[in-house]
Amino acid sequence: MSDRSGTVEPVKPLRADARRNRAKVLQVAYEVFAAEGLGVPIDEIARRAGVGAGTVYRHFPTKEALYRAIVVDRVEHLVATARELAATQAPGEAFYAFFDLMTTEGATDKGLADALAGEGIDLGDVMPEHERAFKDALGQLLRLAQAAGTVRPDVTVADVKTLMVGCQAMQRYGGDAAPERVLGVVREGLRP
Amino acid sequence: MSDRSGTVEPVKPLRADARRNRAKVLQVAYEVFAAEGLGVPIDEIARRAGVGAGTVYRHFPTKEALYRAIVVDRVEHLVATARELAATQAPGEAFYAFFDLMTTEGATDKGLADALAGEGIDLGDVMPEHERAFKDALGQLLRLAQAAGTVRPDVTVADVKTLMVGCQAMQRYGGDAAPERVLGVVREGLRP
DNA sequence: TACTATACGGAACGTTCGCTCCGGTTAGCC
DNA sequence: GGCTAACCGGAGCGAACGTTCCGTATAGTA
Repeated sequence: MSDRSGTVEPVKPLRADARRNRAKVLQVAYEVFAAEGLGVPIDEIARRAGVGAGTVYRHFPTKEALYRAIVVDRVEHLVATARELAATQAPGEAFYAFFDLMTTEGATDKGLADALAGEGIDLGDVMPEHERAFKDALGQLLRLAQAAGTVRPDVTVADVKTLMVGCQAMQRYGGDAAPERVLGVVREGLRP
Repeated sequence: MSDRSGTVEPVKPLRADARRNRAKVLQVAYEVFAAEGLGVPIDEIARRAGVGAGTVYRHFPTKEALYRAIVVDRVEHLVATARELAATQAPGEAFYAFFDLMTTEGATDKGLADALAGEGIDLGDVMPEHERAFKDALGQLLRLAQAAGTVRPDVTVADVKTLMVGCQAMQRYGGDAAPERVLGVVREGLRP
């Protein structure tokens, strides 16, 4: 329960080809599920990844296990990015850089999130400790920005997360709206 | 192509029990799909509506036809509400009343929209003329509000629609964020 | 190079689900 | 009340999909 992936197995190191295949499947599944929904068959994922169905099931014993692995992978990536921004950029800028990144590049993640939500799967309790890590990283960015005076002091981490989710939806289903103007409204609202 | 439901059939008037069953199925399907996703079997919808599967398929020849009918039904309801508000309330207030209604009560619709989006179904081109009717009604509210000076003049109908979609997502997946504060940010950004 | 544990591919199985079909029932009308 | 067309329920069919199994291939090692 204490290792990074949330599983307990004693981590036998994978063979080189196995590691390659696992990563390929994870990436392909992420893209396909986000773009076309969770209805895509495992056989199809396997085909596009250039492996057999058995290989997919060896790495991810169930289709839901594959969903989870994808989400965990994405969240870890986002947390790493947030930490890097916090360490690299000026406090006032790091927050908005992450905000922009989440709302633009994150539209693909939104596709996956919608697919999961549409299936009745709640992200929050699929991976509680990763949720916490994300909130911690975001909280750090937020606190720095509030201390620097670039974000109004009364908003909480939960508020910001919620706003980002909303902005992702705007980006993804925006239609012919002007993204700058729409996002501008929200960002303006966050200033003190 | 010119009748309200978007189908061409020469409108034979339904028998009383048929009309009852159709309405019941539509309502049950709306609630169930929005709450549990599109994966729920037709047999289950039929069971909860208290009819046989054959009855569902007589009214909606395909599962996708059922999706469409639900969406059309909802949009017609929203358009009617928008028109009523425009005729009833003060111009400056009608817009925000509709905005609130869409972002709070509309969370259920968001569940359905997510399910459809998660399945790769684009609402925009499922029902183009209803999309247009919605935009017209919303446009009327917006124009009145802008003329009354309660909404900044540079936002378009598409912008507002996008913002509402985002706010619905915030409501639905807000977690422990404070709804008033989060929505307040967006509404504040809409003021001149 | 030879040996073995590990991983691979894809055929096959059981289940689920969309959809059809038909014998029975009921609403609308005289 | 009796007649007919419209409608109903639910068993059953075929296809699709998640998952398993096993004979074959290959990475790692001496």
